[in-house]
Amino acid sequence: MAKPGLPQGTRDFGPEVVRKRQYIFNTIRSVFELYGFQPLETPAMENLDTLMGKYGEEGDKLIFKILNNGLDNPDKHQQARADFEKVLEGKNVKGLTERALKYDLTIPFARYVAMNHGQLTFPFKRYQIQPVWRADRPQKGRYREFYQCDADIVGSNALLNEVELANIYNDVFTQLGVTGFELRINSRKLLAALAAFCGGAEKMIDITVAIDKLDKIGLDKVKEELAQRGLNNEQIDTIEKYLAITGSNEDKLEQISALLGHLEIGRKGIEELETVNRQSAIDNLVIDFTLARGLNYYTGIIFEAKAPATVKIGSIGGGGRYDDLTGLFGVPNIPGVGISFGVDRIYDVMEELKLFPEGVYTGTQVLFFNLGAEESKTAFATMQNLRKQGVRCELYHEAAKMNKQFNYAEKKNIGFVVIIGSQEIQSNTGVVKNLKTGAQETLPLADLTNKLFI
RNA sequence: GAGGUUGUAGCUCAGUUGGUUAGAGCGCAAGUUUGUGGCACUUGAGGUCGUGGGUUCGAGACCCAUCAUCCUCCCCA
Repeated sequence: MAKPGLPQGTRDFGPEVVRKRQYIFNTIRSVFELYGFQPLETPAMENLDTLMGKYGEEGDKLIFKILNNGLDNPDKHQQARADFEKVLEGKNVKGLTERALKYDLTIPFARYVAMNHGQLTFPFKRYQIQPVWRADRPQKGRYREFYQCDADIVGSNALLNEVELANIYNDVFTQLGVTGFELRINSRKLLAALAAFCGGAEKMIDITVAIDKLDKIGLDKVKEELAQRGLNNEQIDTIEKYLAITGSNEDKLEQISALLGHLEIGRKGIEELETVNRQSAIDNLVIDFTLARGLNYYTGIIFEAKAPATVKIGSIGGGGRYDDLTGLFGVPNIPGVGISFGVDRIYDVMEELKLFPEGVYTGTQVLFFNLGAEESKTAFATMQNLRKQGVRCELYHEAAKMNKQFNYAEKKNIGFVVIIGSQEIQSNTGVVKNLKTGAQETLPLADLTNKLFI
Protein backbone atom coordinates (compact mmCIF):
# COMPACT_ATOMS: atom_id res chain seq x y z
CA MET A 1 0.00 0.00 0.00
CA ALA A 2 1.44 3.33 -1.04
CA LYS A 3 1.37 6.12 1.50
CA PRO A 4 -1.59 8.37 0.86
CA GLY A 5 -0.77 11.86 -0.26
CA LEU A 6 -2.02 14.90 -2.08
CA PRO A 7 -1.00 16.37 -5.41
CA GLN A 8 1.49 19.18 -4.98
CA GLY A 9 -0.06 22.50 -4.14
CA THR A 10 -3.46 21.09 -3.15
CA ARG A 11 -4.90 20.81 0.34
CA ASP A 12 -7.59 19.12 2.39
CA PHE A 13 -9.69 21.41 4.52
CA GLY A 14 -10.74 20.11 7.94
CA PRO A 15 -13.98 21.14 9.62
CA GLU A 16 -12.58 24.20 11.36
CA VAL A 17 -10.85 25.48 8.26
CA VAL A 18 -13.94 24.94 6.13
CA ARG A 19 -15.97 26.99 8.59
CA LYS A 20 -13.50 29.84 8.38
CA ARG A 21 -13.36 29.65 4.61
CA GLN A 22 -17.13 29.66 4.39
CA TYR A 23 -17.21 32.72 6.55
CA ILE A 24 -15.14 34.46 3.89
CA PHE A 25 -17.19 33.03 1.01
CA ASN A 26 -20.45 34.03 2.65
CA THR A 27 -19.25 37.56 3.29
CA ILE A 28 -18.16 38.01 -0.30
CA ARG A 29 -21.30 36.39 -1.67
CA SER A 30 -23.61 38.55 0.39
CA VAL A 31 -21.84 41.72 -0.72
CA PHE A 32 -22.03 40.62 -4.37
CA GLU A 33 -25.74 39.97 -3.94
CA LEU A 34 -26.17 43.29 -2.22
CA TYR A 35 -24.86 45.02 -5.33
CA GLY A 36 -27.21 43.12 -7.61
CA PHE A 37 -24.93 40.44 -9.01
CA GLN A 38 -26.26 37.01 -9.98
CA PRO A 39 -24.54 33.65 -9.56
CA LEU A 40 -22.97 31.63 -12.35
CA GLU A 41 -21.06 28.36 -12.43
CA THR A 42 -19.02 26.92 -15.27
CA PRO A 43 -17.32 23.50 -15.62
CA ALA A 44 -13.98 22.69 -14.03
CA MET A 45 -12.60 22.02 -17.48
CA GLU A 46 -12.78 23.93 -20.73
CA ASN A 47 -11.71 23.13 -24.24
CA LEU A 48 -8.03 23.91 -24.50
CA ASP A 49 -8.74 26.32 -27.37
CA THR A 50 -10.86 28.41 -25.09
CA LEU A 51 -7.99 29.02 -22.70
CA MET A 52 -4.84 29.05 -24.78
CA GLY A 53 -3.42 32.41 -25.73
CA LYS A 54 -5.57 34.34 -23.30
CA TYR A 55 -3.10 34.72 -20.47
CA GLY A 56 0.10 35.56 -22.28
CA GLU A 57 2.98 33.28 -23.02
CA GLU A 58 3.72 32.50 -19.38
CA GLY A 59 0.06 31.85 -18.71
CA ASP A 60 -0.14 29.17 -21.36
CA LYS A 61 2.60 27.23 -19.63
CA LEU A 62 0.67 27.30 -16.37
CA ILE A 63 -2.52 25.80 -17.75
CA PHE A 64 -3.16 22.27 -16.49
CA LYS A 65 -3.84 20.16 -19.55
CA ILE A 66 -5.87 16.99 -19.43
CA LEU A 67 -4.62 13.96 -21.29
CA ASN A 68 -7.16 12.56 -23.73
CA ASN A 69 -8.76 9.23 -22.99
CA GLY A 70 -8.37 6.29 -25.31
CA LEU A 71 -4.76 6.88 -26.28
CA ASP A 72 -4.06 3.22 -25.51
CA ASN A 73 -6.27 2.21 -28.42
CA PRO A 74 -3.83 0.26 -30.72
CA ASP A 75 -5.37 1.83 -33.82
CA LYS A 76 -4.25 5.24 -32.63
CA HIS A 77 -0.71 4.37 -31.50
CA GLN A 78 1.01 5.65 -34.57
CA GLN A 79 -0.81 8.96 -34.52
CA ALA A 80 -0.29 9.30 -30.76
CA ARG A 81 3.45 8.82 -31.15
CA ALA A 82 3.60 11.39 -33.90
CA ASP A 83 1.59 13.80 -31.78
CA PHE A 84 3.84 13.23 -28.83
CA GLU A 85 6.85 14.21 -30.91
CA LYS A 86 5.15 17.54 -31.51
CA VAL A 87 4.51 17.97 -27.83
CA LEU A 88 8.23 17.51 -27.22
CA GLU A 89 8.72 20.49 -29.51
CA GLY A 90 6.46 22.52 -27.28
CA LYS A 91 3.31 22.39 -29.37
CA ASN A 92 -0.19 21.55 -28.27
CA VAL A 93 -1.77 18.73 -30.15
CA LYS A 94 -5.45 17.94 -30.14
CA GLY A 95 -4.73 14.27 -30.56
CA LEU A 96 -3.24 14.15 -27.06
CA THR A 97 -5.01 16.91 -25.17
CA GLU A 98 -8.03 18.95 -26.02
CA ARG A 99 -9.26 19.92 -22.55
CA ALA A 100 -7.75 21.79 -19.65
CA LEU A 101 -8.64 22.81 -16.11
CA LYS A 102 -9.79 26.38 -15.96
CA TYR A 103 -7.10 28.91 -15.12
CA ASP A 104 -9.37 31.72 -13.98
CA LEU A 105 -13.05 32.60 -14.02
CA THR A 106 -12.98 35.51 -16.42
CA ILE A 107 -12.25 33.69 -19.66
CA PRO A 108 -14.85 30.95 -19.02
CA PHE A 109 -17.27 33.75 -18.25
CA ALA A 110 -16.40 35.47 -21.52
CA ARG A 111 -16.98 32.17 -23.28
CA TYR A 112 -20.36 31.88 -21.56
CA VAL A 113 -21.36 35.40 -22.55
CA ALA A 114 -20.26 34.81 -26.14
CA MET A 115 -22.36 31.64 -26.28
CA ASN A 116 -25.44 33.20 -24.64
CA HIS A 117 -25.36 36.86 -25.56
CA GLY A 118 -28.68 36.52 -27.34
CA GLN A 119 -30.42 35.46 -24.15
CA LEU A 120 -28.75 37.73 -21.63
CA THR A 121 -30.13 41.00 -20.39
CA PHE A 122 -27.44 43.66 -20.46
CA PRO A 123 -25.77 44.92 -18.49
CA PHE A 124 -25.25 41.43 -17.17
CA LYS A 125 -23.84 41.35 -13.66
CA ARG A 126 -22.63 37.95 -12.54
CA TYR A 127 -20.58 36.62 -9.68
CA GLN A 128 -18.82 33.30 -9.62
CA ILE A 129 -17.15 31.45 -6.77
CA GLN A 130 -15.24 28.40 -7.93
CA PRO A 131 -11.83 26.75 -7.81
CA VAL A 132 -9.25 27.36 -10.50
CA TRP A 133 -5.99 25.53 -11.20
CA ARG A 134 -2.52 26.66 -12.13
CA ALA A 135 0.52 24.49 -12.80
CA ASP A 136 2.63 26.90 -10.81
CA ARG A 137 5.26 26.00 -8.27
CA PRO A 138 3.63 26.26 -4.84
CA GLN A 139 5.07 28.59 -2.22
CA LYS A 140 3.86 31.00 0.41
CA GLY A 141 0.40 32.20 -0.57
CA ARG A 142 0.49 30.27 -3.81
CA TYR A 143 -1.41 27.09 -4.50
CA ARG A 144 -2.10 24.93 -7.51
CA GLU A 145 -5.77 24.73 -6.68
CA PHE A 146 -7.39 27.80 -5.23
CA TYR A 147 -10.69 29.61 -5.22
CA GLN A 148 -11.52 32.82 -6.94
CA CYS A 149 -14.55 34.95 -6.28
CA ASP A 150 -15.26 37.07 -9.30
CA ALA A 151 -17.79 39.76 -10.01
CA ASP A 152 -18.07 41.15 -13.54
CA ILE A 153 -20.37 43.50 -15.37
CA VAL A 154 -20.60 43.12 -19.13
CA GLY A 155 -22.46 45.19 -21.65
CA SER A 156 -21.80 48.56 -20.09
CA ASN A 157 -19.16 51.22 -20.57
CA ALA A 158 -20.28 53.26 -17.59
CA LEU A 159 -17.60 54.18 -15.09
CA LEU A 160 -20.25 53.71 -12.43
CA ASN A 161 -19.36 50.04 -12.65
CA GLU A 162 -15.77 50.68 -11.67
CA VAL A 163 -16.97 52.78 -8.78
CA GLU A 164 -19.29 50.00 -7.62
CA LEU A 165 -16.54 47.41 -7.83
CA ALA A 166 -14.19 49.58 -5.84
CA ASN A 167 -16.88 49.84 -3.20
CA ILE A 168 -17.36 46.08 -3.20
CA TYR A 169 -13.69 45.67 -2.38
CA ASN A 170 -14.05 48.16 0.39
CA ASP A 171 -17.22 46.58 1.82
CA VAL A 172 -15.85 43.05 1.79
CA PHE A 173 -12.54 43.86 3.41
CA THR A 174 -14.18 46.11 5.94
CA GLN A 175 -16.68 43.41 6.89
CA LEU A 176 -13.92 40.84 7.20
CA GLY A 177 -11.90 43.17 9.37
CA VAL A 178 -8.99 43.40 6.92
CA THR A 179 -8.81 47.12 7.45
CA GLY A 180 -5.18 47.54 6.49
CA PHE A 181 -5.79 46.60 2.86
CA GLU A 182 -4.94 48.95 0.01
CA LEU A 183 -6.91 49.22 -3.19
CA ARG A 184 -4.54 50.29 -5.92
CA ILE A 185 -5.87 51.51 -9.23
CA ASN A 186 -4.40 52.62 -12.51
CA SER A 187 -5.59 52.83 -16.08
CA ARG A 188 -4.16 50.83 -18.90
CA LYS A 189 -4.87 53.86 -21.04
CA LEU A 190 -2.08 55.71 -19.25
CA LEU A 191 0.27 52.86 -19.94
CA ALA A 192 -0.79 52.97 -23.57
CA ALA A 193 -0.28 56.72 -23.60
CA LEU A 194 3.15 56.31 -22.08
CA ALA A 195 4.08 53.76 -24.71
CA ALA A 196 2.78 55.99 -27.48
CA PHE A 197 4.60 59.00 -26.06
CA CYS A 198 7.81 57.02 -26.05
CA GLY A 199 7.27 56.27 -29.69
CA GLY A 200 6.78 52.59 -29.08
CA ALA A 201 3.11 51.72 -28.99
CA GLU A 202 4.00 48.17 -29.84
CA LYS A 203 6.30 48.11 -26.83
CA MET A 204 3.45 48.56 -24.38
CA ILE A 205 3.62 45.02 -23.02
CA ASP A 206 7.38 45.21 -22.58
CA ILE A 207 7.00 48.49 -20.76
CA THR A 208 4.22 47.32 -18.47
CA VAL A 209 5.96 44.09 -17.57
CA ALA A 210 9.08 45.99 -16.61
CA ILE A 211 7.52 48.80 -14.60
CA ASP A 212 5.24 46.39 -12.77
CA LYS A 213 8.36 45.18 -10.99
CA LEU A 214 9.38 48.59 -9.70
CA ASP A 215 8.63 48.03 -6.02
CA LYS A 216 10.37 44.69 -6.14
CA ILE A 217 13.60 45.29 -8.03
CA GLY A 218 13.99 49.08 -7.89
CA LEU A 219 14.35 51.77 -10.50
CA ASP A 220 17.80 50.88 -11.74
CA LYS A 221 16.90 47.32 -12.53
CA VAL A 222 13.71 48.42 -14.25
CA LYS A 223 15.74 50.74 -16.47
CA GLU A 224 18.11 47.91 -17.17
CA GLU A 225 15.25 45.68 -18.16
CA LEU A 226 13.74 48.36 -20.37
CA ALA A 227 17.05 48.72 -22.15
CA GLN A 228 17.20 44.98 -22.61
CA ARG A 229 13.76 45.07 -24.13
CA GLY A 230 15.03 47.45 -26.77
CA LEU A 231 14.10 50.93 -25.52
CA ASN A 232 16.50 53.80 -26.08
CA ASN A 233 17.74 56.25 -23.47
CA GLU A 234 15.30 58.99 -24.36
CA GLN A 235 12.37 56.63 -23.99
CA ILE A 236 13.69 55.34 -20.71
CA ASP A 237 14.04 58.89 -19.43
CA THR A 238 10.37 59.53 -20.15
CA ILE A 239 9.39 56.38 -18.32
CA GLU A 240 11.53 57.42 -15.40
CA LYS A 241 9.63 60.70 -15.20
CA TYR A 242 6.39 58.75 -15.23
CA LEU A 243 7.57 56.49 -12.44
CA ALA A 244 8.84 59.40 -10.35
CA ILE A 245 5.33 60.75 -9.78
CA THR A 246 4.41 60.68 -6.10
CA GLY A 247 2.15 62.37 -3.57
CA SER A 248 -1.54 62.24 -2.80
CA ASN A 249 -3.96 60.90 -5.38
CA GLU A 250 -4.78 64.47 -6.40
CA ASP A 251 -1.10 65.40 -6.68
CA LYS A 252 -0.46 62.38 -8.86
CA LEU A 253 -3.33 63.21 -11.18
CA GLU A 254 -2.04 66.72 -11.60
CA GLN A 255 1.46 65.56 -12.45
CA ILE A 256 0.31 62.89 -14.85
CA SER A 257 -1.77 65.50 -16.67
CA ALA A 258 1.34 67.51 -17.26
CA LEU A 259 3.16 64.49 -18.62
CA LEU A 260 0.53 62.65 -20.67
CA GLY A 261 -2.49 64.97 -20.75
CA HIS A 262 -1.72 66.16 -24.24
CA LEU A 263 -2.49 62.73 -25.67
CA GLU A 264 -6.12 61.80 -26.10
CA ILE A 265 -5.76 58.33 -24.67
CA GLY A 266 -3.80 59.75 -21.77
CA ARG A 267 -6.51 62.28 -21.03
CA LYS A 268 -9.13 59.56 -21.08
CA GLY A 269 -7.15 57.47 -18.61
CA ILE A 270 -6.81 60.43 -16.30
CA GLU A 271 -10.56 61.06 -16.43
CA GLU A 272 -11.23 57.46 -15.49
CA LEU A 273 -8.98 57.64 -12.48
CA GLU A 274 -10.39 61.01 -11.43
CA THR A 275 -13.94 59.71 -11.55
CA VAL A 276 -13.30 56.55 -9.60
CA ASN A 277 -11.17 58.37 -7.06
CA ARG A 278 -13.79 61.05 -6.50
CA GLN A 279 -16.97 58.95 -6.58
CA SER A 280 -15.90 55.88 -4.67
CA ALA A 281 -14.69 57.90 -1.71
CA ILE A 282 -12.69 55.03 -0.27
CA ASP A 283 -9.96 55.87 2.22
CA ASN A 284 -7.73 53.02 1.17
CA LEU A 285 -7.77 53.87 -2.53
CA VAL A 286 -4.31 54.55 -3.94
CA ILE A 287 -3.62 55.64 -7.47
CA ASP A 288 -0.52 53.77 -8.51
CA PHE A 289 0.95 54.40 -11.94
CA THR A 290 3.32 51.49 -11.59
CA LEU A 291 0.43 49.05 -11.38
CA ALA A 292 0.29 47.17 -14.66
CA ARG A 293 -1.16 43.67 -14.13
CA GLY A 294 -0.08 40.84 -16.31
CA LEU A 295 -3.28 39.85 -18.05
CA ASN A 296 -3.13 41.45 -21.43
CA TYR A 297 -6.85 41.86 -22.08
CA TYR A 298 -7.30 44.85 -19.80
CA THR A 299 -7.91 48.18 -21.50
CA GLY A 300 -9.09 50.70 -18.91
CA ILE A 301 -9.10 50.89 -15.13
CA ILE A 302 -7.16 48.12 -13.40
CA PHE A 303 -7.46 47.16 -9.76
CA GLU A 304 -5.24 45.40 -7.33
CA ALA A 305 -6.11 44.76 -3.70
CA LYS A 306 -3.02 44.45 -1.56
CA ALA A 307 -2.85 42.74 1.79
CA PRO A 308 -1.75 44.82 4.78
CA ALA A 309 1.98 45.38 4.41
CA THR A 310 2.77 43.51 7.65
CA VAL A 311 1.76 40.21 6.07
CA LYS A 312 3.98 39.50 3.14
CA ILE A 313 1.37 38.05 0.86
CA GLY A 314 0.88 40.81 -1.65
CA SER A 315 -2.11 40.67 -3.92
CA ILE A 316 -5.39 39.40 -2.49
CA GLY A 317 -7.53 40.50 -5.39
CA GLY A 318 -7.36 42.09 -8.79
CA GLY A 319 -9.33 43.07 -11.82
CA GLY A 320 -9.98 45.62 -14.46
CA ARG A 321 -11.82 46.72 -17.57
CA TYR A 322 -11.67 44.87 -20.83
CA ASP A 323 -13.31 46.48 -23.81
CA ASP A 324 -13.64 43.50 -26.03
CA LEU A 325 -13.27 40.28 -24.11
CA THR A 326 -15.83 38.27 -26.03
CA GLY A 327 -14.29 39.43 -29.29
CA LEU A 328 -11.86 36.56 -28.78
CA PHE A 329 -14.87 34.28 -29.15
CA GLY A 330 -16.34 35.95 -32.19
CA VAL A 331 -18.79 38.28 -30.46
CA PRO A 332 -17.42 41.81 -30.68
CA ASN A 333 -18.42 44.98 -28.87
CA ILE A 334 -19.32 43.65 -25.47
CA PRO A 335 -17.29 45.65 -22.98
CA GLY A 336 -16.90 44.59 -19.38
CA VAL A 337 -15.19 45.17 -16.11
CA GLY A 338 -14.59 42.77 -13.27
CA ILE A 339 -12.79 42.02 -10.05
CA SER A 340 -11.60 38.94 -8.26
CA PHE A 341 -10.98 37.99 -4.65
CA GLY A 342 -8.33 35.40 -3.77
CA VAL A 343 -9.96 33.56 -0.88
CA ASP A 344 -7.00 31.38 -0.05
CA ARG A 345 -4.78 34.37 0.41
CA ILE A 346 -7.41 36.33 2.27
CA TYR A 347 -7.64 33.33 4.59
CA ASP A 348 -3.89 33.37 5.16
CA VAL A 349 -3.99 37.09 5.89
CA MET A 350 -6.87 36.75 8.34
CA GLU A 351 -5.21 33.81 10.05
CA GLU A 352 -2.01 35.76 10.47
CA LEU A 353 -3.81 38.83 11.81
CA LYS A 354 -6.21 36.71 13.92
CA LEU A 355 -9.29 38.27 12.37
CA PHE A 356 -11.71 35.34 12.53
CA PRO A 357 -14.52 36.01 15.01
CA GLU A 358 -15.16 33.54 17.82
CA GLY A 359 -18.59 32.51 16.54
CA VAL A 360 -17.10 31.03 13.37
CA TYR A 361 -16.13 27.87 15.19
CA THR A 362 -19.57 26.94 16.50
CA GLY A 363 -21.25 23.96 14.91
CA THR A 364 -23.47 21.95 17.23
CA GLN A 365 -25.14 24.12 19.85
CA VAL A 366 -26.39 21.48 22.27
CA LEU A 367 -25.16 18.02 23.23
CA PHE A 368 -27.63 15.67 24.90
CA PHE A 369 -25.93 13.29 27.28
CA ASN A 370 -26.55 9.60 26.84
CA LEU A 371 -26.95 8.02 30.25
CA GLY A 372 -28.50 4.71 29.27
CA ALA A 373 -31.01 3.10 26.94
CA GLU A 374 -34.12 4.39 28.72
CA GLU A 375 -32.75 7.84 29.48
CA SER A 376 -31.60 8.37 25.93
CA LYS A 377 -35.10 7.77 24.57
CA THR A 378 -36.33 10.85 26.38
CA ALA A 379 -33.23 12.74 25.39
CA PHE A 380 -33.75 11.75 21.76
CA ALA A 381 -37.36 12.93 21.73
CA THR A 382 -36.42 16.21 23.37
CA MET A 383 -33.60 16.68 20.91
CA GLN A 384 -35.91 16.18 17.93
CA ASN A 385 -38.18 18.82 19.36
CA LEU A 386 -35.36 21.31 19.61
CA ARG A 387 -34.23 20.54 16.08
CA LYS A 388 -37.71 21.46 14.86
CA GLN A 389 -37.06 24.85 16.38
CA GLY A 390 -33.84 25.15 14.47
CA VAL A 391 -31.42 24.34 17.27
CA ARG A 392 -28.41 22.35 16.08
CA CYS A 393 -28.06 19.43 18.47
CA GLU A 394 -26.87 15.88 18.81
CA LEU A 395 -27.19 12.99 21.23
CA TYR A 396 -24.00 11.32 22.40
CA HIS A 397 -23.76 8.11 20.43
CA GLU A 398 -23.58 5.70 23.35
CA ALA A 399 -23.97 5.54 27.09
CA ALA A 400 -20.60 6.58 28.48
CA LYS A 401 -19.05 8.24 31.46
CA MET A 402 -20.08 11.85 31.79
CA ASN A 403 -16.43 12.73 31.78
CA LYS A 404 -16.15 11.44 28.25
CA GLN A 405 -19.29 13.18 27.08
CA PHE A 406 -18.15 16.48 28.58
CA ASN A 407 -14.84 16.16 26.80
CA TYR A 408 -16.57 15.49 23.52
CA ALA A 409 -18.62 18.66 23.93
CA GLU A 410 -15.49 20.57 24.85
CA LYS A 411 -13.58 19.36 21.79
CA LYS A 412 -16.40 20.23 19.43
CA ASN A 413 -16.81 23.62 21.01
CA ILE A 414 -20.43 22.89 21.88
CA GLY A 415 -21.88 25.57 24.13
CA PHE A 416 -24.53 23.64 26.06
CA VAL A 417 -25.20 20.15 27.35
CA VAL A 418 -28.54 18.75 28.44
CA ILE A 419 -28.42 15.98 31.01
CA ILE A 420 -31.43 13.72 31.30
CA GLY A 421 -30.93 10.88 33.79
CA SER A 422 -33.26 8.70 35.78
CA GLN A 423 -33.98 11.44 38.33
CA GLU A 424 -34.88 13.93 35.64
CA ILE A 425 -37.15 11.50 33.84
CA GLN A 426 -39.18 11.07 37.02
CA SER A 427 -39.86 14.79 37.18
CA ASN A 428 -39.96 15.29 33.41
CA THR A 429 -37.06 17.74 33.58
CA GLY A 430 -33.57 18.14 32.20
CA VAL A 431 -30.40 19.75 33.47
CA VAL A 432 -29.22 22.46 31.12
CA LYS A 433 -25.60 23.38 31.56
CA ASN A 434 -23.76 26.25 29.90
CA LEU A 435 -20.24 24.99 29.34
CA LYS A 436 -18.71 28.42 28.93
CA THR A 437 -19.93 29.77 32.27
CA GLY A 438 -20.41 26.49 34.11
CA ALA A 439 -23.89 27.59 35.21
CA GLN A 440 -26.65 25.00 35.19
CA GLU A 441 -30.29 24.75 36.04
CA THR A 442 -32.98 22.09 36.08
CA LEU A 443 -35.91 22.91 33.82
CA PRO A 444 -39.11 21.17 32.71
CA LEU A 445 -38.45 19.55 29.34
CA ALA A 446 -41.28 21.57 27.83
CA ASP A 447 -39.36 24.73 28.65
CA LEU A 448 -36.39 23.78 26.49
CA THR A 449 -36.72 26.15 23.54
CA ASN A 450 -34.40 27.73 21.06
CA LYS A 451 -34.16 30.92 23.08
CA LEU A 452 -32.19 29.12 25.77
CA PHE A 453 -29.25 28.25 23.59
CA ILE A 454 -28.21 31.46 21.91
C1' G B 1 11.66 26.30 -15.80
C1' A B 2 16.28 27.88 -12.23
C1' G B 3 18.18 28.07 -7.15
C1' G B 4 18.01 26.87 -1.94
C1' U B 5 15.73 24.58 2.82
C1' U B 6 13.94 20.76 5.63
C1' G B 7 12.44 15.43 6.30
C1' U B 8 13.01 11.62 13.71
C1' A B 9 5.92 9.38 17.56
C1' G B 10 -0.76 11.74 15.52
C1' C B 11 1.43 17.28 16.08
C1' U B 12 5.79 20.66 17.39
C1' C B 13 10.62 19.48 17.86
C1' A B 14 15.51 17.61 20.81
C1' G B 15 19.18 13.96 19.66
C1' U B 16 26.74 16.16 21.49
C1' U B 17 33.19 14.74 17.48
C1' G B 18 29.39 8.47 14.33
C1' G B 19 28.88 4.16 19.78
C1' U B 20 24.72 -0.35 23.24
C1' U B 21 17.65 -0.44 24.30
C1' A B 22 16.15 6.92 19.88
C1' G B 23 13.89 11.19 23.79
C1' A B 24 10.65 15.59 25.48
C1' G B 25 6.25 18.56 25.33
C1' C B 26 1.45 18.48 23.47
C1' G B 27 -2.26 15.08 21.85
C1' C B 28 -4.45 10.03 22.40
C1' A B 29 -6.19 5.76 25.75
C1' A B 30 -7.13 3.94 30.76
C1' G B 31 -7.39 5.11 35.89
C1' U B 32 -7.63 8.23 40.68
C1' U B 33 -13.69 9.68 40.19
C1' U B 34 -20.43 4.28 38.63
C1' G B 35 -24.41 11.91 38.05
C1' U B 36 -20.94 17.02 36.57
C1' G B 37 -15.94 18.45 31.99
C1' G B 38 -11.67 21.94 31.59
C1' C B 39 -6.96 21.38 36.51
C1' A B 40 -3.71 17.86 38.90
C1' C B 41 -1.48 13.08 39.54
C1' U B 42 -0.59 7.76 37.94
C1' U B 43 -0.16 4.26 34.05
C1' G B 44 -0.14 2.92 28.97
C1' A B 45 -0.16 2.68 23.56
C1' G B 46 2.44 4.80 19.60
C1' G B 47 8.83 5.33 15.67
C1' U B 48 11.45 -0.08 9.56
C1' C B 49 14.62 7.95 12.07
C1' G B 50 11.06 9.98 4.07
C1' U B 51 12.91 5.97 0.51
C1' G B 52 17.06 3.27 -1.92
C1' G B 53 22.11 2.57 -2.10
C1' G B 54 27.18 3.54 -0.17
C1' U B 55 31.33 4.55 3.63
C1' U B 56 32.27 2.15 8.58
C1' C B 57 33.57 -2.90 13.36
C1' G B 58 29.27 0.37 14.16
C1' A B 59 24.88 5.41 10.74
C1' G B 60 19.13 9.00 13.08
C1' A B 61 23.98 11.62 12.31
C1' C B 62 28.77 11.15 6.99
C1' C B 63 28.47 10.50 1.16
C1' C B 64 25.40 9.68 -3.42
C1' A B 65 20.71 9.18 -5.58
C1' U B 66 15.50 9.63 -5.24
C1' C B 67 10.81 11.33 -3.41
C1' A B 68 8.24 14.80 -0.55
C1' U B 69 8.08 19.63 1.74
C1' C B 70 8.68 24.67 2.43
C1' C B 71 11.00 29.06 0.57
C1' U B 72 13.26 32.49 -3.35
C1' C B 73 13.38 33.97 -8.62
C1' C B 74 9.88 34.17 -12.89
C1' C B 75 4.70 35.08 -12.88
C1' C B 76 0.43 35.57 -10.24
C1' A B 77 -4.76 35.31 -6.43
